[in-house]
Amino acid sequence: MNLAKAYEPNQYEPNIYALWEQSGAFRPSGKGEPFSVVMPPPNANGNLHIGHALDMNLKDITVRYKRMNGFDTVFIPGADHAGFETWVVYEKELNKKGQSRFDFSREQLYSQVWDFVEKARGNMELQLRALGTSASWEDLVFTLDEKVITTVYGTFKKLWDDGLIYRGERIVNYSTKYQTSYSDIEVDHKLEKGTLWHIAYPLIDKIGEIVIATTRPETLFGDVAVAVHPEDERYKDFIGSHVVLPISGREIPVIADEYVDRDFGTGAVKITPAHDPNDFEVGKRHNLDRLQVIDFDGTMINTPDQFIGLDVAEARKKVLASLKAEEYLRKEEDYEHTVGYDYKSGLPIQPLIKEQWFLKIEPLAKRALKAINNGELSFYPPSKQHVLRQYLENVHDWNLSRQIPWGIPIPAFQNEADPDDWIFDERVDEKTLKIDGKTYHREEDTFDTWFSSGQWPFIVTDYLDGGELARFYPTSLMETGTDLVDRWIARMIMLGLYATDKVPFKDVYLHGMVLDENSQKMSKSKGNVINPMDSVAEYGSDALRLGLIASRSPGQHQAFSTDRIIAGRNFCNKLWNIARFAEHKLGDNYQPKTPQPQSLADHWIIGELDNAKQAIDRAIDKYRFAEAGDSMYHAIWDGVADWYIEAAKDQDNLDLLAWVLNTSLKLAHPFAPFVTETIWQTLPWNDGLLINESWPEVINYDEIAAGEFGRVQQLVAEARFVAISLPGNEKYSLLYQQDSLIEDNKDLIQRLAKLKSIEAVDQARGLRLAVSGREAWLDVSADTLDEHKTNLEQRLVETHADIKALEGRLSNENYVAKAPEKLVNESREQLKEKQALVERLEQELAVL
RNA sequence: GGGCGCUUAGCUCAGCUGGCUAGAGCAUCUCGUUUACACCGAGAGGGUCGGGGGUUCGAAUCCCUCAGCGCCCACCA
Repeated sequence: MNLAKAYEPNQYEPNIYALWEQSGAFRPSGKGEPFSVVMPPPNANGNLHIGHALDMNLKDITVRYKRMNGFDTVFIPGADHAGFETWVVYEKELNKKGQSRFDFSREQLYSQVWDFVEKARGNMELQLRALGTSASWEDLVFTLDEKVITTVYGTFKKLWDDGLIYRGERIVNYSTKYQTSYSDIEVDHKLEKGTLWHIAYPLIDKIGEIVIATTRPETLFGDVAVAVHPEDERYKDFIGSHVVLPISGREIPVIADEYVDRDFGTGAVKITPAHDPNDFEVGKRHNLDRLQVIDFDGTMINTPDQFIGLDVAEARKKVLASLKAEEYLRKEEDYEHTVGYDYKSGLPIQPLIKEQWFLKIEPLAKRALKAINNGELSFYPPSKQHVLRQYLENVHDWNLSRQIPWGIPIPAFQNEADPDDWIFDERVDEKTLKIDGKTYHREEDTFDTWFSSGQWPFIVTDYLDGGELARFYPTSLMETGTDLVDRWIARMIMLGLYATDKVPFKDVYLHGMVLDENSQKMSKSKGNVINPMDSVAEYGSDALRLGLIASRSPGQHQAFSTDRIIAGRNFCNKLWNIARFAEHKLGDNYQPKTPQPQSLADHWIIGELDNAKQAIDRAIDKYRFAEAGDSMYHAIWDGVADWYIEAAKDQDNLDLLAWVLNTSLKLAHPFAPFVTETIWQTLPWNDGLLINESWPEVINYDEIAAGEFGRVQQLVAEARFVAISLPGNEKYSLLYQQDSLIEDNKDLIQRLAKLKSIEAVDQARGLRLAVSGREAWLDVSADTLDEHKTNLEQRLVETHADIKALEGRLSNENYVAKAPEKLVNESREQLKEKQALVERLEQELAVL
């Protein structure tokens, strides 16, 4: 088999993936301890972004590693209908055609969006394949699959029966653009410079006026009271009297409520229950009307004629103009405050009153907190546990309803004759139900996507039904972005515990965001988005994987680095060329036998690979992907390529060479699956697939022999260093006296140190390689020798300094007494070595 | 208003529960066309680990403090 000179990923990757997939390698083996990872379902109609690539890579490394380690492994893929996200995209399409959602029935819209998503869905799955994701495709779950809906309804019913579901008029975060409510976490709060307007409300039954302060003058038409603090001396006498609303002329009472902060603004506040959450609460306490003056489409209603139909911003301008004209405006001051924005459209969120379905979250949150406090989950990084705990301690009831047709319908029906009579019923395809002579109308709202996503781990494993994958629940690892701690992780824990009595996963790994090369957040509007598929096309899937995980720690945002991707590509090429060398050396007819170490290099490389394996094991165990990758990278590049391949050129231990190659491929496989499998497939002596191989077993080796090879390396390094620091580019001969290490490794040393020759001599001459500790000399002329003198002197000075430091440490009684014995002994050893070195250097200098 | 994180070589970042001359990739400089690889090899330079204080035999690592940067959460008009 002849391999091309350089690895061309695109020639092999698709075929290799198909080979894996067709072989059934991604399916759980049914043998061994279960290990499961659930894919955070990517948006079915979208493209993967670079964050997905990182996400999938980290999971896939773990999954491949566990698979090779004999676990019964499953990586369950998903696709998300992404209710709101998809809806936004789809509605844009509708708008392009001059249509709107209101032109269609729910059923029509739903089926249209379904088709829309169906078309786009394959794309996302192809991209996941290009990333090398070893997911069990047969087990893929779409978030609108029957089993998802069944489970979600089951959970909703249970919550309903437990009295945790209620319907209520609340102030909700309303997107007037998309005409749906949001949950709290879908609202972006931005601090901005605004104005606090002081407006006079004249008293009716007394002389004078009360000046209120507001940031939203346009809502004054919805005012139903002015509130002051009950103990505020300035206003005490006015409580119970009335003021007249400017412009509208309506009369409203002055009330007292502790909620008012006497020190803020004027100490008097207008109460608008329909458009402010605090006012809503005040209104409830004082039994006030709720007067809606902003409609769900964001325009003014129930105002004097000249304002009706204006949008909020225009209305504000006109109201202020009127107030000014009629001399009600007392003061304008700059004021910095937070304003809620629609995270999708960037438009302000309107707090509006709407009937919604709510979930009483407290009991669920308490249970989740208990599980966290009991240490039932481990977090990577641990600090995120604190973030989650804080969220759970302050969480508000969850608004489950969304006013978008694309989603899981809320299975509830309302009695026509009694609006407060709601029943649970799963027949959501019926518009009306007749039960016991009563007529019920279907709820038109759908569930918040996160309500179903929050149940993902036990849905996809069919845990409640005891399905085939039920043994994989609770899942082993939940790996996702730090931005999803609240909206997803928290909810999975709460709903998982509620529905299954178990935490849904044991380990939570959170990765940070992948920023652009300038450490800026990637966004479409900035135009700095990096498409992972472009990277795959240019550098290969493995290169992207290696580059993405390199030097990346959990929970930490980090810039994307093309340099690292290139380094990854180069590594793949390095592996490729190691294989080329091995195949050339072994030939097509090589038949493997049990590998036995013979040379020093053989022993040494076994030890190196063993160390690397252990380092990878330790790192993966703690999800330190970057460290694991680094250990693998250096063992193969520095150990195998730079030293062992060189040594192998002078020897013919073919069985061990084949073993080194196979072991390298295994160790690298989780980090670079495509290239390793590609190579594996070209090796005539290997059967089957690398993906199914077990994690390498290291063979026995002699540590002393391995250490001897270390000395050869030291000698080579010394000879290289000395030779390069000498004037000219001459090649020198190495002379030595009775040194079997040199004698036995002559060829290797000569080639690696670029020596003219190596000769045994009786009488030494030339430049002694003092540092290496061997009786060896470079055969240089007297002139050259002289040039080298300062170099030696410099070393002597440095070595003396080292000795001084070591002596200082060892003469410290506390150090000797308190530091671990091993450490103290090491220091003593070092001191001896350094002292010996000084002797050699001095001898050498004396000769010069 | 709370909380979290960051500040280590020119750049981007590792450095776990404190312990050898603080590492990597890229960049820079020198040398090298050795029959696996120039997507290469051999070497070199480069860091008072943000400032200050403390604990300790020993701190980049733990504690306090100051400074700068970033993020998340939060219904004060």
